[in-house]
Amino acid sequence: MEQGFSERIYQIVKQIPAGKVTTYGQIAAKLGKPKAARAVGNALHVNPYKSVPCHRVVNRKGRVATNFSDGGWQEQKRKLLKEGVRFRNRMCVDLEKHRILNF
DNA sequence: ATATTGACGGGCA
DNA sequence: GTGCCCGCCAATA
Repeated sequence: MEQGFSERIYQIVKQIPAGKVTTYGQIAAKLGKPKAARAVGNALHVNPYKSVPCHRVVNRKGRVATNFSDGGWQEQKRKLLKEGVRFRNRMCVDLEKHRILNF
């Protein structure tokens, strides 16, 4: 099966363990295109595959998606809290604690 | 092929 | 630490 831009993103996001998070930029970098962070976010937004834990992906400031595709940012937050991810405030996760370094 | 859009990142105030 | 501007990429309202 040929791997399109979006499909590669799903493969990577699926590897994120519960309780951990990563950023759009890191996924883009893993694709070999560090400048495509934006396109990454778009791909995840358009493809709400439930098998993909897209709620574990946040932006560089640790902020959750403003227009999350399944219940809004509040829903994304709830899923993360359930996995043990700590929040620094209403919309930002504690990146320092949960960000995956070798990814 | 061109223009518009959007779950973004870096750099600077 | 946060917020704004600009640049980048892929999909297409």
